[in-house]
Amino acid sequence: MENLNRAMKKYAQQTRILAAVDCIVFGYDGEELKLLVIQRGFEPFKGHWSLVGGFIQGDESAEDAASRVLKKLTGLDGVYMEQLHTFSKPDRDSVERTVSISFFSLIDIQQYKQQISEDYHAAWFPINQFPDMIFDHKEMVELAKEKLRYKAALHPILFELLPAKFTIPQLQNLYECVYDVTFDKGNFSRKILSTSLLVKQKDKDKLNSKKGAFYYKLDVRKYKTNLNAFLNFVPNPHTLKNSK
Amino acid sequence: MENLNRAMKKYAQQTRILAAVDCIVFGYDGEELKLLVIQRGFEPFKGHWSLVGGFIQGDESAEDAASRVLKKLTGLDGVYMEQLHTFSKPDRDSVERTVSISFFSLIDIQQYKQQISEDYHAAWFPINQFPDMIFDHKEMVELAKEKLRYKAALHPILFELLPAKFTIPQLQNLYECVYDVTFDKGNFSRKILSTSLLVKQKDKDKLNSKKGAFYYKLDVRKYKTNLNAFLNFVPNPHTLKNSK
DNA sequence: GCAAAAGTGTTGGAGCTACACCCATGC
DNA sequence: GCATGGGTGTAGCTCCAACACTTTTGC
Repeated sequence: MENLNRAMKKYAQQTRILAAVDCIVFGYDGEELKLLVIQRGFEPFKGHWSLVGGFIQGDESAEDAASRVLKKLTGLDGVYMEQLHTFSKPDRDSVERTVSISFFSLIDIQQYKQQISEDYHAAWFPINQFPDMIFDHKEMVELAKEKLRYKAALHPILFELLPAKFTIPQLQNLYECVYDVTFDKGNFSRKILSTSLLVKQKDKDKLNSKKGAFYYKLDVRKYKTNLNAFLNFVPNPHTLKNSK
Repeated sequence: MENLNRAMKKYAQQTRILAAVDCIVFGYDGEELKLLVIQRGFEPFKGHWSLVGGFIQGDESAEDAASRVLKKLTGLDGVYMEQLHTFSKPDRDSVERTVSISFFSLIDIQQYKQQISEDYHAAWFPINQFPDMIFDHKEMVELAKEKLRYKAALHPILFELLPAKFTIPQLQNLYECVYDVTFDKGNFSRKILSTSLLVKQKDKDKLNSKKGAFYYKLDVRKYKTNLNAFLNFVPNPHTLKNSK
């Protein structure tokens, strides 16, 4: 009992701190890779740009909180989301000591843009030209960009940025945006199709070319079981001739 | 001012929670991969097995806290450490709501074992036969094992588990432990040496064979700049004949 | 000398880059 | 019919798994 009391005192002495979540939301509109940021509508730092975030409530995990915050902003359930890193420097939040658990998400801008609430003053910025943001949010974005490139080189996650039906040239353009390189179209197509993750559709996209490119859909079953399979989409840069 | 007050009230309403760190410490003794666990010497859960952990103090980041805790236990500075994942389910800690930021570390057991404080009742367990632990520590270990395999397949981090001078066959045995496979010695040696990360020494290790194997040391400069270079030590399992 | 482990040589095949070429279509 | 982008064919190269072989030593 004596011991238990001492232990409880030790617990009691610890500082409790605020726990937040911040989401780095990447989107693709068929043209370029973008980042979703909001303009804070409340004090402190009203009017400043910020990542989508919020505090963890008593009955939810960080993952729950991130989903809740993202749903509130975009109206979306089931968005691709992954824990990125926890930021915990004592002075990272100038209002009060706060630990932030960051997440990154991937969404198709076309599909969802009308649902994004106006109240949040949300805006999409090109991934290389986003505004200054509060606290360490810029650092979060840079880390998320790195992680996205790293992960997408090994796992087929970029499909999350595309509509359900897409063409190989569209997919190629997305990869080229993410890695800022150009690929040989023939080799790219073969490499992607060799994964057997795509199912060819009967119809073609005729908007982007005269000949038209066949649509493909993800084989969702295979996709889910292969998320952890190594791929090798991005060769070592020094073996490439056609880097941008 | 009105707005600012409202904002401050919003901050004030949030729950502050305990923030802990837990370290998954992997070690290698030349024979097999092991996990460092401690037996709690205090209530609550006195006598139960647990990962090395502690609470984040007011003036330190999670990284600082993990280093501090690790140093207190092992006497070591500068141990390889990397943030793993943040565990935050509301009920994960049965004493009080606590968020835990987990880290994984790699150390050479031979080099450091005498320094590990007896007070903590620390013990090394084979990586596949560790005892039941409190809270979600088992889940943490499983995730760390996965991450170790994943990361070591692409980056030269396993050197952190070896002494400064080691032989290629020793390194091979380590890789075979981590991945539970066997490699062809000739191919393994060529692959490792092709990275140019190793510097051949003049002396040999004669304990493990009659002929003796040359010692090598890490080229520390190259190692540091190449940590992020992709390697490819572990081929796709289905292309291998000699899986265990 | 011979057993045992370190280390080298070599071969065949898989996969991939680069590039030439063919295809389908709108204008 | 010709420009445009989608898609196929293929030569040559690099890499690498497999395994035969040589080297070095202790007993």
